[in-house]
Amino acid sequence: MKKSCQHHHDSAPQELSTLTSRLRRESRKITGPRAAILEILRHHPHPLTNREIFDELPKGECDLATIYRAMQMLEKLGMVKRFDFGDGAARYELMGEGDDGHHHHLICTRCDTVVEIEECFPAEIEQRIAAKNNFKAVTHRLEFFGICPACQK
Amino acid sequence: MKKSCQHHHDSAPQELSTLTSRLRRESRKITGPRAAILEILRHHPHPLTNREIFDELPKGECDLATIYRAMQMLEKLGMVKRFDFGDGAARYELMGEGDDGHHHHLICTRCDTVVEIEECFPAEIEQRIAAKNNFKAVTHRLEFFGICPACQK
DNA sequence: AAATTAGTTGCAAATGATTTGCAATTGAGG
DNA sequence: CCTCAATTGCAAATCATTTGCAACTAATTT
Repeated sequence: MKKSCQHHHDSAPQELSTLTSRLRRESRKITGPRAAILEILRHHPHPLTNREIFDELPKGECDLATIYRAMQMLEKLGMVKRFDFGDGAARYELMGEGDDGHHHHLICTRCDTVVEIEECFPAEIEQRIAAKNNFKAVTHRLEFFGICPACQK
Repeated sequence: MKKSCQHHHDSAPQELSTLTSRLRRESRKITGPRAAILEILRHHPHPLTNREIFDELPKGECDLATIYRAMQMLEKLGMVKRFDFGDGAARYELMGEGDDGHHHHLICTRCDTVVEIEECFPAEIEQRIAAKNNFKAVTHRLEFFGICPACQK
């Protein structure tokens, strides 16, 4: 039995048409590879690496380099958010239009299960850190690691 | 004028002899390359990439692969802590013997200046996250990013 | 102090993630 | 259906990191 995620990703994913019109708006073409990539992302609640996306795609559907280029573009347009779980591979998650996609994950260090976390680093403390060091536009990158219930047995 | 760091790294670095005896204790050899690497680390308050260590070393002093192997070993012995600033290169910082080295950084996204942060993610919230998801041994990886005072001008 | 040996090193080749040059292809708009 | 800029596949290039292996050396033994 798979543990489900009780956050925003449980809700229906964005319509593909919503995504494509967003691309069109930026004068980007809706190509086969891109539609296929967006479909994969739409149906995955958790961040995927480029290789994972590649492996989900029917073989020959799209080149790995095309995926890398697509993800870069989508990130620049703010349509996906990039995450780093510290294992040397970038991961991407689709995000809603208004949403800034800021959230964190709890990752099992044994089986790589990923759970979305709603908690975030307290804003007041972050502001204090920014003020104390005279930094502007401070944000953070935060991920949690531990052993999931299944791996504890 | 360089902003100084007001935390534990301002204090005198560990003696080299302390470090080498720690290696000996683990039946590891004190070699030229290792002593040189430890010297570099001793004199740097902030995390260094393997390449940065390599570049600090007099040319020919030590092979890059040797540095990679040394850092892996030092990390396994708990003598250095590995950090990830999300730019695809691991960084290492020397840590005190008892110390678990857990702390965070504030990094300028324009000039890469690094400041050590004493604040940490609130333990109670982390415990709540662990409990809510039935995870054990939960820790976190956290780094802050922003624009430093110098780069704001 | 010389012999012994396990731990180390340099070098080159192998990996793995990501990027890039380029010629051929193809959406989108007219 | 034509035109053209955007996009793609493929191969080669980069970058960080790892690994095989024979030569080397610090630490221990004799």
